Amino acid sequence: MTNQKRVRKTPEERRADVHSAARSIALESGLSAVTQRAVAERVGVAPALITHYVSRMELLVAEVFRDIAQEELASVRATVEAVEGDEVEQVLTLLRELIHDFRRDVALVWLDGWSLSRRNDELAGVLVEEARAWEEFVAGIFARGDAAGAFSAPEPLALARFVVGATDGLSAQSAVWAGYEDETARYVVETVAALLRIPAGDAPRTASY
Amino acid sequence: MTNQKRVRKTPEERRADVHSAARSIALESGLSAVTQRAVAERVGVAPALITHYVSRMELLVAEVFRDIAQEELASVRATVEAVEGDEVEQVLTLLRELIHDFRRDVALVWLDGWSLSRRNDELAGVLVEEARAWEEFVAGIFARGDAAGAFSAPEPLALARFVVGATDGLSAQSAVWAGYEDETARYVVETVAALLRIPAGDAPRTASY
DNA sequence: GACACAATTGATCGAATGATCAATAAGGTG
DNA sequence: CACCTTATTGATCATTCGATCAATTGTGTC
Repeated sequence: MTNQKRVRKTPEERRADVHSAARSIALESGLSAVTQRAVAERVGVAPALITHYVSRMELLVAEVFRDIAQEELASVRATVEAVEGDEVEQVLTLLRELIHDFRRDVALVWLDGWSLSRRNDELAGVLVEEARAWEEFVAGIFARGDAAGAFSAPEPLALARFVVGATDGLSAQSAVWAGYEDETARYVVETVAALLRIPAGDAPRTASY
Repeated sequence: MTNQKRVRKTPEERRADVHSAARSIALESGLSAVTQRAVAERVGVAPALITHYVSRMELLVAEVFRDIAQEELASVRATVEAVEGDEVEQVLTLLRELIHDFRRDVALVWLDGWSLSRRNDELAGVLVEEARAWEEFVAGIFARGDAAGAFSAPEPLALARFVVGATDGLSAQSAVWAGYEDETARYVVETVAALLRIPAGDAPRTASY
């Protein structure tokens, strides 16, 4: 990086470079590692260029968090919605995604987000938005399954908050140290199945986790 | 604080002052606010005196976290163990403590701890120790209740990890924004009661939450 | 191929952090 | 009440952070 030939890109390209670099830094080393100089170095560019495009670093951090959170939600949403018709199977797919291993880096980003949001107002706002989006997505699944009679979810939003909050805690836990992942996954499925009063006929499916 | 008369205390007293100030700063403004100058100002002393007693600030942060975590665990332990004989009631008391409102500041400290532990090895070590202590405490309650036949907990440690992880996530959630606390508390009790197969005769008690 | 626009850089500032050390003075001891 | 140990301080340094701005230079355009 010491003496690169200076290349000139369009603002759109450069902006994309900056966001991409910031995103990967956040996933690798945490949100607090998304610093002007770190991003500049990864892009291969002078530090001043970063603030030239971003105005305030706090905003970049908030946007990076939004990118990561939305990308994750979109991915889980796509996976879940690919399961059509069978609402019970949709819930099981959702739970599998929620506690899956590869959520590790994302879970750490959420952890950083919670912690940093106390000192970064924009981040705090984005965090609330994204958490709400997650809750509404999960609540929608519950509400549709309830309407279809596949299970019972009279309070879909409250239950969604419970499931999201609890699984967040569990992924954060397993992101930091390993052990008991299988038992935890089993408890999650068993718990949610009971809360949804999933009929006994579907028990074999839930028991397979 | 500009021009206090210089007072000279014994190392033990001063050390206690420093720890106490650092503890209250952590509870009020987070672990990352526990800085050399902030602690010095609260104690009413020159910044140099802090490092004179602590050697490295990272260590002070780790010790403060340990203090707070141990104090909280001791408090909950005392409350739970005050309920003698009735194991079901012990579990209900535990759950009430785990999701109680005043855990808010402590929950934020845990959040900071998780986030900071990536860059502070001592803190990471303390964090793991304290989390293990929590899990063992909860597992002990489950194991004793199982042995007494009050409920069924064949995997007390795995279940303890599940309960602690999930309630951590839920307190973190409610520490950042409000809403649905009552429903959440109800779901927690309902969930754990089902997982422990608490006999139907105790349902009225669990339903009151 | 020269020119002008603007993307990019180097230099530099101010604030906040942890850390060190010689100098100072508080207060117990004789 | 003087003295001596050592708790305490003031000054200072090295880092790291975000931010600013005049100077530079790449590149599309004419």
